[in-house]
Amino acid sequence: MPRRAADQADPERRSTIRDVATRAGVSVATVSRVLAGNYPTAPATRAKVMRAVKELDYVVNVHARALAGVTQKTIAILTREVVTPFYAYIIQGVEQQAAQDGRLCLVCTTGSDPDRELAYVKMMREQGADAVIIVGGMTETPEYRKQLGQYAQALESAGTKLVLCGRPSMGPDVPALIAHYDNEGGAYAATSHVLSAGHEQIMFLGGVPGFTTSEPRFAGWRRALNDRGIDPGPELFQTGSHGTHFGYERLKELLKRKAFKATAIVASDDGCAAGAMMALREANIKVPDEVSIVGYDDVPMAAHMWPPLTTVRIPAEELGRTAVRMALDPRANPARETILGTHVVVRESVARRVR
Amino acid sequence: MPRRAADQADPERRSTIRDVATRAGVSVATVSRVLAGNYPTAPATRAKVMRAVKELDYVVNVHARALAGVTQKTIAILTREVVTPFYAYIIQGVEQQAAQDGRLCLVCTTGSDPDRELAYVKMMREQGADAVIIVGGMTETPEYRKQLGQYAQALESAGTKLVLCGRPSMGPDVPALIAHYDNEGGAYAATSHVLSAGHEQIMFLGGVPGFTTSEPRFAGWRRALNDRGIDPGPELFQTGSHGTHFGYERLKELLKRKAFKATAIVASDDGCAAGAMMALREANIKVPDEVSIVGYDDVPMAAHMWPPLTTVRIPAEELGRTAVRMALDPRANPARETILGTHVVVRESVARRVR
DNA sequence: CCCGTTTCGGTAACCGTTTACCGCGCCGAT
DNA sequence: ATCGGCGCGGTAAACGGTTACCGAAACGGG
Repeated sequence: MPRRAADQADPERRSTIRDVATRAGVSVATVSRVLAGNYPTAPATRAKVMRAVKELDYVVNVHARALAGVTQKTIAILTREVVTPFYAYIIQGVEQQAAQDGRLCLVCTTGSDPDRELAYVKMMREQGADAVIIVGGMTETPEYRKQLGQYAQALESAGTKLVLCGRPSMGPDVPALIAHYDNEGGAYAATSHVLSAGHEQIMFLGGVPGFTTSEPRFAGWRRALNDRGIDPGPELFQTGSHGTHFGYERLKELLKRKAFKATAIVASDDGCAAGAMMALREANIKVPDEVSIVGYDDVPMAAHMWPPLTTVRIPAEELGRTAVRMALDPRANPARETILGTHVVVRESVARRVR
Repeated sequence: MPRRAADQADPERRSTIRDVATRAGVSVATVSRVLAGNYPTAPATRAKVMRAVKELDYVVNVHARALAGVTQKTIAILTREVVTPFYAYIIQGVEQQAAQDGRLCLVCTTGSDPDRELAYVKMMREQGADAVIIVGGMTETPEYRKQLGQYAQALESAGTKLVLCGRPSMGPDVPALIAHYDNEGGAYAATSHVLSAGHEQIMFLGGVPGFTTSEPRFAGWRRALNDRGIDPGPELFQTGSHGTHFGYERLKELLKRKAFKATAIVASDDGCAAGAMMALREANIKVPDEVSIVGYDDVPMAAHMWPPLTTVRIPAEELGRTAVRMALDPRANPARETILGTHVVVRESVARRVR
């Protein structure tokens, strides 16, 4: 039964550098140096050590190593959840850039609970992560701002970077790097795209007033309209929530009340656009022949809807990469705030307005 | 300038338990005990300590703590990528269960590179993670099997659990827990659903022969057919790849060659089904009136396609939760292998065959 | 008043590495 | 032959916690 044979003592114990040293007949220092490879060692010694390592199946203990000063650091990413494509892409970007820079990536979901978020921030301080990246919005109560600001300062003084990703700056009270995207510009571009197809009655559908992700989209839509001298009436500004359900229900209700007068819709998000399209289809209104529609986010689904949805692309993965680059290499990325561009990807849900 | 005032010495240094002890006028043991809260301490002492902690903004060093024996352990999840819904949901499940059990969750993407996967496994051994969960398939070269088997044994003897999630067992050579789903059963159910709508010419579209995720789906389709005494010809078995692109191209080509004879399609995945639907639409063939179609995976997109896609639901998030439960609580989950059920979610892409 | 208990706090060993510092032997240069 | 320097390896001191063990003080019962 060789399997049971473990070198006496507690068989569950990981073998340590001392075990290796004894076995190889050298000192622990030598083992450490051989393994680190940054110190001259005689080939014969090296061989002995390597053999012992193999035989004992030795692996370093990262905690001990960290204590002694060489830290394998990590990047933490705090997010509400992971399945929404926007978050998923950011996470992927973060993970990949982190890996590329030799870091491990800790992901923590916070739901929409500010307390969990705060708890994780604290935990990351204990871990000694070299960056914590908070992605997406959180409803910002004053209490939350205050706490986060406090933690942000603590992190900063501990050398841990805090990056807000896909979320605007929270002002000077919370010192953080910002990796964001041009939200307002995307809405402006989308609306302009529809405008130049000849539409004038352009509804904005979806979004929730006060939300940091919604407001800039409202603003972009409004600015594009104003730039052409159009002042949209309140009936063209339909907000309340987002997602497929909201888009469907709201449009259905408008249709039923015969209160839908627009020839085009700028939706707050692709889900909302999809919902609106379903309602239109049920009412036998052709998209894009009778009404044009553009979404926002460019989720994978957008390309597969019918008709394929024209929408605004957010460089989510790049956002994640940018966040860690800013955190890890401040000299190459000295800006405290970088805003990535958005652009409209043209598919088939917008048609020229015929009169 | 009180902010600059840091207690002499290097201002960048994290304050240690010793700093706190000095400041509070007690010993380090006392501080440790107050913080752990598992030892009787006089209220006055506790108060002094807490004040010092606050003033110095002290946080424990997890590495030191781990070295001393109290490990904050972590769960590692190794995945190809994070954005595919199947993976994203598993990750979410893992993370949430891990958090619930007080663990941190490390996610590592491996692309489809076995070497990176292996490297991460090794790294996790160094970290002393209490479980590593490998999700999804990897093309299994003998070399890879051998390596992984070796690591698996090493992990096991170190008390770290290895869980294969959403992937079948690799045999006795690689000792691992399995959290999988009934892949073959899903395909069987989907095909049966189509059969009982009166179809007999049922094509299987997509998947790659030899892949651990594809083969069971082929098998389920074939078994369902055989159970009704149907022996599908090779022209009804169209494999090669998966995803929208493949589905679209292959079906288009079949249509062009007038080689498409089926009245229903069982697709290897939802993307593939979506592609097929696009090709059908372009050929002016109505779904589901003229051909029925069912997908696999139930990605979010499936519900939003037109017509909404009937498909097989994989309990991905639950799969992730199960994986960590199995790893963390072997007494409550003694099985070395748990297979979660799949079921078909009926939407509108399958219609009764009219003759 | 004495003594056994209980309550609370300190001392110091230990966890597994890394690395500064030192010493030894050997080489080539003088 | 002597010596400076270099190549190589060992000793031991951190790193920042936890906790076994011990002792002092307080307290209550006889």
